[in-house]
Amino acid sequence: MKPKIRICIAEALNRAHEAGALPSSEWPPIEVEAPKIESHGDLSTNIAMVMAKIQKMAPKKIAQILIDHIEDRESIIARTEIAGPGFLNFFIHPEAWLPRLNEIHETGDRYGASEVGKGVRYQVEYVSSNPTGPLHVGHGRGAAVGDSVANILRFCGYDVQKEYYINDSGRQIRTLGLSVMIRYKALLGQEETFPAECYQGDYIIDMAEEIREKHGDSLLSEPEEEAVLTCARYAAEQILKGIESDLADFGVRFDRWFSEQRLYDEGKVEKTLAAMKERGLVYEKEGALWFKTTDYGDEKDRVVVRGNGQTTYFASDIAYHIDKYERGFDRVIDVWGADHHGYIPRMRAAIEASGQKSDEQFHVILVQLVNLLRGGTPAAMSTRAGEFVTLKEVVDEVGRDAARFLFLIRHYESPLDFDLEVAKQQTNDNPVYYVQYVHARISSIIEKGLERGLISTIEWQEDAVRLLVEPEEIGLIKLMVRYPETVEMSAKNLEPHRITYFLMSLATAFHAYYNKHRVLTDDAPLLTAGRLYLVAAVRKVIRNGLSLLGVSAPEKM
RNA sequence: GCCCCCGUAGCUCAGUGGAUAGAGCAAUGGAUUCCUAAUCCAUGUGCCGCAAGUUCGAUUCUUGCCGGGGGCACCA
Repeated sequence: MKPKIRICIAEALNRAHEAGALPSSEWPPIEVEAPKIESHGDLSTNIAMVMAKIQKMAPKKIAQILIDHIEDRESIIARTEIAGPGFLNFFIHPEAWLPRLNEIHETGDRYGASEVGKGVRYQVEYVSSNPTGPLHVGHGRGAAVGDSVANILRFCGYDVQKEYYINDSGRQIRTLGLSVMIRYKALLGQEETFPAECYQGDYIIDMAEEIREKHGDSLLSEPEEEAVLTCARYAAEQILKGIESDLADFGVRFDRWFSEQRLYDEGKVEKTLAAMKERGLVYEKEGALWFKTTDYGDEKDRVVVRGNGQTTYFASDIAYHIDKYERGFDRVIDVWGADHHGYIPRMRAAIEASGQKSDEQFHVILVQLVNLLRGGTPAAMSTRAGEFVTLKEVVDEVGRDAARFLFLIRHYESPLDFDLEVAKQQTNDNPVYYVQYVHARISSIIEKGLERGLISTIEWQEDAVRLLVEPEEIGLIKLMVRYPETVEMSAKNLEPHRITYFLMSLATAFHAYYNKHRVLTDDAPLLTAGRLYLVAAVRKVIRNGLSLLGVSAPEKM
């Protein structure tokens, strides 16, 4: 509908100019939007105000000239008005919305999909938690956001890869090995003090036990470093398996798991550093190798190789990101926790230095913290190592759908209160069920309609659909017509919560309709067929939106 | 001190230059012999943190200030 009006306006502009009514043939992009207030019409444009200066005319006069030159070939416009400081409002014939229903049915799962991203390769990297412990709730939010953003981009025609970067190298992994080793020794009677920097969780002890079962006490006779390495490898592998399975239970599946260790094994980190040296991007100071990130806007230079010869994580991160672009991705999205924001300038510097346009080709989504609550009071989230609520616990308690939906209910830059009690509630308070309930309700109505033999198939019937005249019915269609642009905005801004909000408002509109009007009526078969066609469309849009969020659409609840 | 995010109704938050700023929760009262009450309807609340600037027009963009959170290692 919006494009049709836009074309009408464009044509009117041309016609008016040719007729000499408008002096200038220059005009800004024509913006058409749905006003917030119903009395302002179905669609509105500010073009008259925006053009006032160029045309050297009063906005209201321009608006009138436009109205005089509009040709409504399809007869979709019921009336127009000039309002406020110069808005041009369009009121659409209610029946002009009806063909949109057909479009929704025809496109179905692809309704709202587009080709705007065609030919552009995106990589979305998210979660990427170190395999040193299980995922916690914060990772869950990052997973939901990253996964949904990737889904939405894919839906908009982008070629998208979902990737998890495994930090399976470096100091943290060694610390992990050491933690397990110490627990292992303790199991064999060699008590040692457990260092504060080691991982405290019980899962470390469990793995030490597994190693003891597997290796007996043989590790004690091995050289310390080798034994620690064995522990580290085993532990990291087990933890990673756990992470993978927790994510699978959460509905998140990656296209690729990328190992940091492999970057080292394949010499890519070394190669990157050599190239940087050659290009004079780095210098030595106090025994360490520094990358001149300040040349690219960072506030201080950063170490890539420490005095002891070890590379920093930054070094491998640079190699990793270069590798991403070498793999042919046009744009790279990293989903990070908000506490990593200080890392952005140096990463941007590295990307800029490697020849990419970091502002266009690199985007970081900083996801804010999750405040885990239980009945309004903070649920155990001690910062003490080893005490945290895991993603698995949350998913087991409230379910995957509720967790995913609620993680996507806020803008990712807004801190999120996640109340376990609310998430479990099967009431109005819980927006997940509110939306899913629409799907279940409609499924039930359709099933009943088929059972009673009121319809045999759901299909476009001109005379049936024409009976959809209630304001709530036209309102539902108008709302659904806005879904594609919601998806588009969601993709453009990388903001999944727009879908969430859309679904909630569509659900509200449907529930209200349902309570006011009956879909199935035995004595009005044609009206029943029309209404079934309408609600079936609603069901498709709900299912479509939920799938972008990674939430299921149940037939029964 | 520097950097990032936030500041909108009692609470939690939508609203990326438009008209009279919205929703949920909480509160009160109502609705179901009938397609799923996990639902709906009614009742009201605002110095959009403050102040300048840009603009025909600012909750939205810029700058400064105030308040809250987070980050500022040869840590990850």
